[in-house]
Amino acid sequence: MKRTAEANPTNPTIHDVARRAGVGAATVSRVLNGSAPVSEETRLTVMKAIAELNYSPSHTARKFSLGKTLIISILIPFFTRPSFVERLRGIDAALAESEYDFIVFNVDTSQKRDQHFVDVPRRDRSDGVIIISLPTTDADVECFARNDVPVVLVDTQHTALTSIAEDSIKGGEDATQHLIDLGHERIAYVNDILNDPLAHTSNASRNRLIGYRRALDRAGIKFRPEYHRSCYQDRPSTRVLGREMLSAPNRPTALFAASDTQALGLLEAARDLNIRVPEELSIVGYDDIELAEYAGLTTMHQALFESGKRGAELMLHTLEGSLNGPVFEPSPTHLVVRSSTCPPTKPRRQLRSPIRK
Amino acid sequence: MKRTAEANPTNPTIHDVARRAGVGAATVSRVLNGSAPVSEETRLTVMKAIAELNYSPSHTARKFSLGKTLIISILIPFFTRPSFVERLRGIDAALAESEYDFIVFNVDTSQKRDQHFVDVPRRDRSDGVIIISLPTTDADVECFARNDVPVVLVDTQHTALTSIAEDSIKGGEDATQHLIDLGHERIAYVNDILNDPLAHTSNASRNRLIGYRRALDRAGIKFRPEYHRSCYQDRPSTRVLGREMLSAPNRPTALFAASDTQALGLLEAARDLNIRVPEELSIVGYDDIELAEYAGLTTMHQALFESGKRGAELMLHTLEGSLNGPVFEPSPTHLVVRSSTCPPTKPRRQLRSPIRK
DNA sequence: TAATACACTGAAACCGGTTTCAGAAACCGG
DNA sequence: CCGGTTTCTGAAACCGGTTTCAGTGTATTA
Repeated sequence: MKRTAEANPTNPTIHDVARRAGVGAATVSRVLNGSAPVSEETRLTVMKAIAELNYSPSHTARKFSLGKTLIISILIPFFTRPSFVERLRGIDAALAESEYDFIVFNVDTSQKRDQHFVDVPRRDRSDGVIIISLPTTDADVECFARNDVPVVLVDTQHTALTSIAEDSIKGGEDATQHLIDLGHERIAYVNDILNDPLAHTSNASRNRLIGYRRALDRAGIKFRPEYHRSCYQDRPSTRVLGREMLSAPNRPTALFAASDTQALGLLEAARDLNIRVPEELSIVGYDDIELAEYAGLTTMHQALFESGKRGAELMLHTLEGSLNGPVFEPSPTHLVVRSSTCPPTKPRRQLRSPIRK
Repeated sequence: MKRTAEANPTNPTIHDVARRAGVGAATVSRVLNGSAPVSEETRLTVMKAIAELNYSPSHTARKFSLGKTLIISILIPFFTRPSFVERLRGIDAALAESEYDFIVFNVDTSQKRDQHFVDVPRRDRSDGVIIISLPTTDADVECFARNDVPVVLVDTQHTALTSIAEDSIKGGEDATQHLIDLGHERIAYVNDILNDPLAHTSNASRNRLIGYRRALDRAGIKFRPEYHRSCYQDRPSTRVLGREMLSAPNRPTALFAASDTQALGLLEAARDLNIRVPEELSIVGYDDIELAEYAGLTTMHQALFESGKRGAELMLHTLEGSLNGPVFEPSPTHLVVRSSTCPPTKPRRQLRSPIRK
């Protein structure tokens, strides 16, 4: 508790430095920030005083004086998905060299959404807000404008805001095309409930559906409504749905799921029915979650780190004024082919193996 | 860009409110903070003025005036493990009701460690620091003390600092005891390189070894040095080690790994050698990562959310002065039994199945 | 009734930087 | 050598809150 005599009870201020160097506080500030010319001689004197006092300027006072917070807020659901961490890591990489820190706000319930979407985007809280994987409404946009706080969206879109998102249509198209290229024709698409207002994924799912249909169209394969199914986005629900789909007559030879979680549910359904993957059934997922690699799932991989990094970069550009209007940047995706897809076997091989148990 | 006439170009300040209410700024402050008695009549007048101006006090100015940052810094490696998010979520839960925000700093390289361990724990940056899963040296502790910034450790320990960590000794003991209870006697323990200074896990691994030996001792089972092996903490390395161990004469009937990652490597090794799990080989992991559930791995589960939450709570107590000296709190663990463990088969069943391919 | 305690209030100081402003000194071209 | 620019500098204003301090008026107590 007790300090030694020479230790200062409080940190030195810019005035202490100024006094010791025999200059004004303004000059010390100029030396620190290079905001105005200072003679070399004075500069050295000041530097010396700074070193002797082991002075470092107060973050808080500086922020206050500048009228900035030097903070960028991140609104993101704290989901256990690797995408969360990867995007954050990208943001960290982009912001590390800047003078901005970032604060992460957890938005994993609609209650927190309501709270954070009005609390966080205030000028006195942060200089900018990056919103990740959360749908943004017109009302939100208006609120942001009213507070005059710049916003960048990552993994969502809004025409009035700078956004970075994967091209879900193209992603859905590419995934489907992969199956078509392998020779599949009976390709089903499974996604989550499309009209759930709380599901942030439903918009992407809708777009993937568009891509799916586009790929079918181009290949001259007719879209069958019974091959497009929806259920809650968890493994057990999808497993049940999968069993139903795969037990029906004329079952598909390939399944495309709007998420890896659902793809894994389908994989389990196939296992339940003793349908071999990929020989009898190809499955493509979406997201490339950690489990996907373990399960050998062919899936669509997003550039997660890059999207976070790019989002933060766009925010920095906005803050320094070099970016004017809202911009949309697509973030790249690519298919990771693993062992859950292969060409379909001939129809005559479809004889059921003797039913067990 | 252009604002409507009645909209204020700048946010109203406490003085605007004071003027409108016909009181002093100090009174407005007192109304806002309840820091001193204010007559009900005055209070209502002030509240009315606040509402009319849609005033909200500047966070930055408040922090500056209070001489606090109202920020708690978190030092944590941005690993893709679920433990990362779960702990963060616990911290978020504890801090949500407080007036503190938290800033997360990524420490996933030794370079960043060096940087953040001296940069972040400064009074002008944050009021307190929570360090997660990162070993802390005496030099670090001295640095924290010099800056007079409170620190709480989660998932690590230091006698001079308040810490929350699982009891690794007990965890290792419980995991081993589970195998002993099942009837195993030839139980091996696999961990990462114990003397790697960068590995934050090696300390825990050492403690689990102590627990492992303690359980063996109590059961009267002699410790065999060849049953304690180390290798790098990744799946491929452990897989190689596992193959070696399982090919040796008198191979163990049960393996206890210091992490799930290593346990999964061992699982793969068993698969490579056509050794059935759990019939011919029981495997216990540690951490209960997401993959563990999928792989059906019996493993030791830590209360991740709770440890983060508790850590943040202890930090709050420290900041409000109700917690004095350093405290150590163990965080609870429990074994999750899945399908990778069962009683050992009789030795005569050890006949190898015909070697394939 | 006088002395004292208490509730309530506003002016002003304060936190520690940045920036404006005006002045001094040096430098320049004609 | 002189007017005009440029370079360098310190005093002071400023950012927007909180807190101290010195009061006022009212209630309580002796």
